[in-house]
Amino acid sequence: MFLFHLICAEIFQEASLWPRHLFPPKSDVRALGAKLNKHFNVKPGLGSGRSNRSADVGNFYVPFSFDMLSIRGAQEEEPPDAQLMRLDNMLLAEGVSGPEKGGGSAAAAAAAAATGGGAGADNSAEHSDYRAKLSQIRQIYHTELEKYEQACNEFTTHVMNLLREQSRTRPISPKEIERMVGIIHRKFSSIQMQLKQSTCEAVMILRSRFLDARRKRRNFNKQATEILNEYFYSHLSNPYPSEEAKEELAKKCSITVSQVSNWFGNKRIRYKKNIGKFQEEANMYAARTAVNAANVSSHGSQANSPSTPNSAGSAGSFNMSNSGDLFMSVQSLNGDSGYQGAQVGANVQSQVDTLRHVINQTGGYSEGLAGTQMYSPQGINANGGWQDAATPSSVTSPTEGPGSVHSDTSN
DNA sequence: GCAAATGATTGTGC
DNA sequence: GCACAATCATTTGC
Repeated sequence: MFLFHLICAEIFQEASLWPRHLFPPKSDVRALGAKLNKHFNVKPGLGSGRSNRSADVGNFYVPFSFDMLSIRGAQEEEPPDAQLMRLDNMLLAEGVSGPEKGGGSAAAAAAAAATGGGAGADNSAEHSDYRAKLSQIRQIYHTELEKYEQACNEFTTHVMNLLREQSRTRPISPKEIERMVGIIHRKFSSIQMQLKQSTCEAVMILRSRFLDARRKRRNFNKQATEILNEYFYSHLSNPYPSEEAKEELAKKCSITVSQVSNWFGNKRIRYKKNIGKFQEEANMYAARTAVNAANVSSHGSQANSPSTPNSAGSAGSFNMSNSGDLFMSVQSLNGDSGYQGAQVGANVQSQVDTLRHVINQTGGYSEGLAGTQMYSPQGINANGGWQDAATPSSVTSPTEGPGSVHSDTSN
């Protein structure tokens, strides 16, 4: 029996010796629980209340609840055969067990879906990386499986020999031999199950790398950033684009609506946290907007009607002029409203002068400038929130017409 | 190599 | 469901 324990200990140890490099850092897989559970139709209610959370399990980092795979849990709830069948099915579906099929159809589909199918070369590069890693897992799995099967056979033979030797000194019934063999096989099959479970975990964690969008983060191109910034700074009093505006921005920037939302979320919070740092950027975009406004004024009579720039109907032209917020920026630059973070240098002051000049050229805007007195600097009120944000539909910018639409109104 | 910038995610509150 | 705040992971600039 000592030998048995020795072998078992060794086998168990080996079972936990999966190469760590196949596993992402713990933090990487934190978010994957829900996604993967969803993928495998695992209901969130399974197991404990925190079953969706990640956890350390022995030497492994398990990114989400493996209630559906858990040997301990499963043995109590359902026969091991069913559990083993599930594991087998999963490994088959992922292309780990069964015939090799170029990374596994399901896995390949997952990789394709995860990479968005957008970037061609990038996609295939990631795809091949995924396949290579999956192949590595597959190889390790088969090697280990073979090793365990061999160990099982060797150990069974060894025990049989021992029993045969013992049969010289005491009578041993065939039933006893059968029982011993059964025990050995059960033990080894549970080890096999652990191996399969570990393999499933490895595959899913590998897959998680492709499902985690953060790993594929790409900075937006300069043009997209410019467009977003232009909108942000020209709507500084209420930088909450409507759904229509978001869609328009997304289209213009070749990004998704949710990316636009993310961008504005990040921008708002980062701007608010460090207004001073963004002041220069704000000035630059204000100046640009002013120039655009001047261009518009020189090309059409609409320059005299500052009541429409922020309306949803003009979403297509948001990157042009927005006089309302521009006024606010100018006012901030002048320090009229005691803007705390604005340390306006001489160059900025000259910009202000230019802006004033430009604005005067657009005609009839001096009233609007006076009208911006109701805004706190840069649109942020004393509570740290955007003044307009709370009551967007009822509060109308002095330069905005009644038709103005903000995202908040859609709520 | 490091710090800053940046896009994405998560948890929380409304 | 949205916004905010905190945080993570990656990219970028030095």
